[in-house]
Formats: sequence, C-alpha cells, structure tokens
Amino acid sequence: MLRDAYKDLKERGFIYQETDAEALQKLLNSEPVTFYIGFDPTADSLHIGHLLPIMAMRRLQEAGHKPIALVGGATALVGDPSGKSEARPIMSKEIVAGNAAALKSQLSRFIDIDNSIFVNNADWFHDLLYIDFLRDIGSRFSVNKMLTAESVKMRLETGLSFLEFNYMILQAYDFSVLNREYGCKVQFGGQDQWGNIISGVDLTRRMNQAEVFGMTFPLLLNSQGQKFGKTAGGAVWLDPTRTPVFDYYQFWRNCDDADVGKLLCFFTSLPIEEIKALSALEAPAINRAKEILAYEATVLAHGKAEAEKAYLAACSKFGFSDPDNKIPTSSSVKDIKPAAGGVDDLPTFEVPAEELEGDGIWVVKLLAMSGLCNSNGEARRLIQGGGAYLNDERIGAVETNVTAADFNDGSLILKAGKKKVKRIIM
RNA sequence: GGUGGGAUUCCCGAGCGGCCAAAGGGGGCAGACUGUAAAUCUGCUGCGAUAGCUUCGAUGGUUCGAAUCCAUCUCCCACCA
Repeated sequence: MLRDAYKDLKERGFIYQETDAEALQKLLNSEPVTFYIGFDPTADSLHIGHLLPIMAMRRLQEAGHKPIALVGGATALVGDPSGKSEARPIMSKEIVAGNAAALKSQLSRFIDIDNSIFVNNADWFHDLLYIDFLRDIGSRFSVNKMLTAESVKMRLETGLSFLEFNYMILQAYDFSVLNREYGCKVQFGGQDQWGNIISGVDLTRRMNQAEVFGMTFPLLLNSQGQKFGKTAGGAVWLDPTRTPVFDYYQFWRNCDDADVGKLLCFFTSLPIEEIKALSALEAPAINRAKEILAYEATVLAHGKAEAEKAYLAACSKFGFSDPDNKIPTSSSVKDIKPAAGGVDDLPTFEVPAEELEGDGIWVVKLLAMSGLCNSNGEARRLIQGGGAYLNDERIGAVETNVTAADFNDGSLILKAGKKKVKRIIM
C-alpha cells in the first residue's frame, strides 16, 4: 500500500529539481522503490542542515519506499567541493570512521532501521585500484562536461584540487553500485548536490543500462537569506551534548514568523491543512505555531519525554502562548498539562561553599564560573550594559558581591540577558 | 621550475616605526521597543579588578621602540613554463 509520496513531497515543498518528474511520480506510485541519500561523516554529529534530506527519507519510508542511508566513509576523505568556497581540511581516516558510526546511530532515530539499508562507500572504494578505477569509471567521464558543473565552475576561481575534482566521479559511482547491488533507483540530495546526482544518473545508465532518477531539495534560508541552522554557537547539532535539548527546542521556537509554515511542512508530520491553519494565525497566536513546531521537531530528534521537558521549561520561563488549548492541533503538545506546576528545568551550577565565606563571591566571577559568560571581561560588560540579573533584579554595579543572604532556600537565579539563565545552588 | 602578489583580532578588510588592542563593515552579545519574532535605535565586542599581559602566518634579527624594516621558513594566489 503506497501513499502518493511524490504528491506529498511536492505539497510540502521538498522538491527543487528532478530529472524526470512525470516518470518519477509514476515510479513512486507503482512500486516500493529503493532510494538513497548520502551523508558524509565530516563531524561526529549531524546538524540541522542535514535534517531536510532526513525528513524526506522518513516521509518516503512511511509512504512505503525503502531507504538506503549511505555514509560516505570514503568520500569524506576526499571532500565534496559542492557549495563550498574553499577546500576543507583533510580528515584522518580514524576520525572519519568514528564519525561514520556516530551518524548511523543518529539516523536511526529518524527512520525505521529494520526497513532500511545502511551502507558505507568505504566498503567498495576500499579495494578499488587506481588504474582500474581510471579505466572503468574515469573513461566514462568527460572533463569538458565536468568543468561546466556549477560546483566546479565556482571553484575554478578560487582553486580546486584534483582530489576534490574527483568527488563527483566517486559519488556517481556510488549510485551505480547501489543500483547494481540493491536495485536503487532514485538518489535524493540537497540543492548543491545536483551536479553529483545527475552525473550518477548518467553513469548508472551507461554502466548498468538502467533508468534511474535524481531529485534535489531546496536550500533552506531564513527570511534574511542566510543559511538556515547556524546560530551564535555555530551549527545546531542533533547530538544533545553539543546542542542541549533545551537549546534545540529554542532554536525552532525562535524562528521567524514568516518561516513557521515552511518549517512545519518540512520538519513535522502534521497534516498540511493543519499547517496552513497554524501558519495563518495572527499576531501573538502565531507563537502557538512556533511552540508546536519546536515541540514536534524536538520529539523527532530527542524523543517525547525530552521534548516535553523542553516545552515546559521554555513555557514556564516565557509563558504559555495557548494555555487553554484554543487553537486546534493534532500535535500531542496539547496533552501536556501546563498545570504540572513548579516545573523548573533550569540548568544549575553549584558554588563551592568557601567562595561564599566572608564578603561572598564577586558577581562577575560567578557569572564567568557558572558558564553564563565566557570571561570576566564579558561578564563585566554585560553588567555595564544592564543585561545581568540576580533573582530577577538587574545588577547595577560591577562591584556587586553575592553572599549567602542572596540565596533563598539554598538557591538563586542568575540571568545573562533574557534567555540565558542558571540556578545557582550553594 | 621561473616571476610577481599575499597571510591582520569570529569573518571581510584598513593599517604612517612610536598617538595600535589595531580604522571600517559584517556577525555576535546586551539594552530600549515587542510577541522568547522581525524591523529600528543605543551600547559593548582580546585577557585581566587595577597595574599590566598576550595578539597582527612561524622563527630569529635591526631599533630606546616593530603589525609596520631585514633574514630564513611555512602556506596560499596569479601569470609564465
């Protein structure tokens, strides 16, 4: 039983480019199709930038198709020049292998691993001899043509090493191998992958005499036209040790008004009609749409329990946008009781007792120690700028000291700006 | 291999031998305004309580004094072969 996966992707805005729309739609509606998406293990965690392909994978799987998740253990050693203005530092084989394992476990949160295939292209590139490779595969590529690829053209200005130049060929070969071994018929990828994908489609046709397809997803930009998923601290990661769940939730919660609808389509499974209604909400009610987005996205990445915690922590801090559940939604967020009362999931920091003796501890030092500020200097500037709060009262002077008297029942609340808070305990 | 150009604080980029912790922009942070949004305006943006300390690809040198001059090295880029 197949759902119309093509229509689903189309409606939700996933489709940017495709090789043969009509034939692809027909294929997806006539049989369970094996498809693949590749991820290069360039870090030990995926980040939000990877999420769009992952969500597409999930939707396709739910519609009855079979995903292959390819981890590029070999290609990461080469480095994809697509969409990058300069070469990345070359990574050691050990690091790449470690990253590959980490990615696999993260991917398994989003897709049903029992019904998917995990492969690592290091497996087939490992034994390939250079001369054989040149003869069998290299002979089928035209340098003239490769030079016209957007990803290559862009780098002709700044420089492109021969190593990176090969990337396209390697990725193309991946497709042909997956087609031969697993009957893989479609490759999906980000917008910048178009060149690599079509060269794979071409190569597979020539090597295997098989008709295969490619499709790319749009590049996500926020409404300012900046790359999506980057914040002050860099990328937003799926690994909770890199990006705490609360911050992950907040990333979505703080999205731009204009983007909520789009993001709900991509990153939640809510029905499209509901999304339309939510994103059409006016003024303050739009915040409910953001809460739903943040909650749903966090459920996917970190599980329901964690998402609830993040939701309650955020709402108890900033307020519930729809405490009475007036806005209809199918999201399970509506079942969370705001009345849970006393929910306080603030990160804590324990001050060593000796610091509080005598005159107490200098606030600047405490701010820096607790991790709210990166240095004493930053803490001082924060106070001078009026952005530091002790038990919700603005700290007026840099010279302030914190003593045991500032603690209520052994704890006090220290804020750096409106969004960074820590509970300090003694 | 030859010749020329370059490497500056998170990024881009300006820097006269002293007035440079280093112009300007971007980004970031904070404040005001708000809806935990956007836009706008304001302040801050190497470390340090101060004295001071460490930074301008690396290492040495010249000088009272070097991001600025010299030597060597490393890496990039361009043109030629």
